[in-house]
Amino acid sequence: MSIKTVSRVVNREANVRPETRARVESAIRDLDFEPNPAARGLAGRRTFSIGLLYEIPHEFSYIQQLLEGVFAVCETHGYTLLLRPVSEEPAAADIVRFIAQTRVDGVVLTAPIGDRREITDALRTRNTPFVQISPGIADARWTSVGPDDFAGSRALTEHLLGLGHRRIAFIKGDPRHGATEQRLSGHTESLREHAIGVDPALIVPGRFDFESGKIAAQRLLALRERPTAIIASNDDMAAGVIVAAREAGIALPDGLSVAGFDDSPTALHTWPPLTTVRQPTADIASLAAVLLLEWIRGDRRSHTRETFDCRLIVRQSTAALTG
Amino acid sequence: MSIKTVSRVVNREANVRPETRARVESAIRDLDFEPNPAARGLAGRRTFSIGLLYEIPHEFSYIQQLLEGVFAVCETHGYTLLLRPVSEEPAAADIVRFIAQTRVDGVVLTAPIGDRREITDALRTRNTPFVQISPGIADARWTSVGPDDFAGSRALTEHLLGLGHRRIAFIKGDPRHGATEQRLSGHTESLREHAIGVDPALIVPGRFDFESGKIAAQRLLALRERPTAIIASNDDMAAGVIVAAREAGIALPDGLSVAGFDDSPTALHTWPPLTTVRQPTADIASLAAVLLLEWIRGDRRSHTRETFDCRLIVRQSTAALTG
DNA sequence: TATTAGAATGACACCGTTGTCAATGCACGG
DNA sequence: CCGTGCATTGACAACGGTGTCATTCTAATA
Repeated sequence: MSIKTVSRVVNREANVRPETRARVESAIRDLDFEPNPAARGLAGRRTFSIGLLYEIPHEFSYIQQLLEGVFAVCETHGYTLLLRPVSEEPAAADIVRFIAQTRVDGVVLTAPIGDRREITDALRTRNTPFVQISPGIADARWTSVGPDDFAGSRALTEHLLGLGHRRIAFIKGDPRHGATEQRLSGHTESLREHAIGVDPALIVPGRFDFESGKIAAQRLLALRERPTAIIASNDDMAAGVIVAAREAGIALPDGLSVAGFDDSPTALHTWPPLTTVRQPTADIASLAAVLLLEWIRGDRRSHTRETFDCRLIVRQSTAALTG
Repeated sequence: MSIKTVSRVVNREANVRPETRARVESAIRDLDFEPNPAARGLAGRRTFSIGLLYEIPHEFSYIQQLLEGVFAVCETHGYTLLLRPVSEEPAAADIVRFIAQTRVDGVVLTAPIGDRREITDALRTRNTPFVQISPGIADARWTSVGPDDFAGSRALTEHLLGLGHRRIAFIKGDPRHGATEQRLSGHTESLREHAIGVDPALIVPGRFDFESGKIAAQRLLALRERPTAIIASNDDMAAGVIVAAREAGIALPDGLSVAGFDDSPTALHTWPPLTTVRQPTADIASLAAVLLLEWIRGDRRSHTRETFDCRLIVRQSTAALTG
């Protein structure tokens, strides 16, 4: 029984007699044998590990779900996951260095990292497999997976219009995220379909965090003609809107409807609980990981852009327009 | 210039002439040389990586902060961090397998994993370095780092007593966490110091999550003699208390004072924002990582139990008792 | 100046796998 | 029964560093 045969069994290679395979497997179990990843990596020029890059600060419940999805796939395929928080707007060189140091076989780029041309160029030059999560504009030269932000956002606006709202404000997200523009377009498109003019004063910037949502809401609530509903581009900002409304003494949801996006835990922790749009983050991450591994193993030779549907979740933070 | 000399420079070994060192370093820079971790690991029988084990589900903002602290230390010391979510009450064998598979040089055990005797025994048997974060009872046979939950909790109760509250309810955390008992003792100790009897009806179980806090609060608010203040053992549960109070139509904070623990982001996202106790989670994690690395490198031969002070953060969710 | 301890460097085996290629086994057709 | 071709297995050299020990320098000491 040569070492090489054990290697074949461990790597599920073909051309091993079933009986031999069984014998090796039972020996592996008896001896609690675990192949040494360092030796495998050294000899095979791969590490069986992938990296998950994300910008800090970031709504962490989102990262947690991504982690969950990617981790599950890694586990079933025997890969190790390296989490890599990077600073905001990391230099391409930082990312290249991370890959050079850890020798990961590939990386998952979370938004907005994968939207930076210099970064995708650097990875492509180095020939490092990667997939992009929630891309701005999908590029056919690499694989990306994301939610249908446009449709999700449109459904949300549709919901508010159905409740009778006409002055609907919109708080945008971090402009560096592709989702930001898509969510905005979904909103304006819906308004357009209903022949409602887009009032520029009702579209204000945000950065996806609680504080920016609160500030944006304060600004909106100070308008002479106040909106009757506010859509925030994510739940954290919506929580900020709620606090701003409370501070202004506005009753919710009767005095103001508020909606978020993502269906993060926050959505249930506010009062009233948030109407929001759920994106299947863990599923998105799992598929991204699967596609990345296929690419790494050479089982796949063409790129794709996968999109997941979102789902409107109606809770008590939105109500029919009164008066 | 032999390979071995480069190795010495990379590993900062002694007995290399400064001039030689400089020459090697400049060559390393010129060539963008990055030592191959697999080869280093194979030859040196170590991986320069550590694992961070945590139970899922878990308040993620807490893990995020731990991650931040451990990661920073890893980065400055050239170590890689492997995140390892494990199921609730993982078997010791699962953890041993993780270590056997990844060959991490050591692990950080977050509460309540490190309180399980079978797990610490398994690690000690295998001779795997580890540190425990937020231990229940500190054991001198290994290193642990945590906040002073007892004092923090006492300060919180002190604060409420100072506001005139006498019927103060307490929602306990997950019984498997050491912090749970310590926070409770801090509370009862404070009551005792003020010669206030501990009403068993005012001490109810929880599990550290939003939902359990909400349920506990519903139970407390249904009491004939309702508490005037509720302390939740963490912020997520406090957020649940707030929602339960709102559903019951109770005005906050005048009708009920609410306090949390941890000063997580949630504490600022509720309305009113939560009075809470801040524990320096990232600092705790950093120190844990530092101590672990010292142990791994053999720079340390005795164990220690390090405790960090907590700080009372007073916000608007607690108010003087009226009427 | 010769001696010598310790500093600085290098030679070489080895870490535990995988890739390559050769050797062997086996089933089947002629 | 032998030759042929594929399935199966093994031998052996990498992979890129580190540990060990031998060798060469260097400078202080006698």
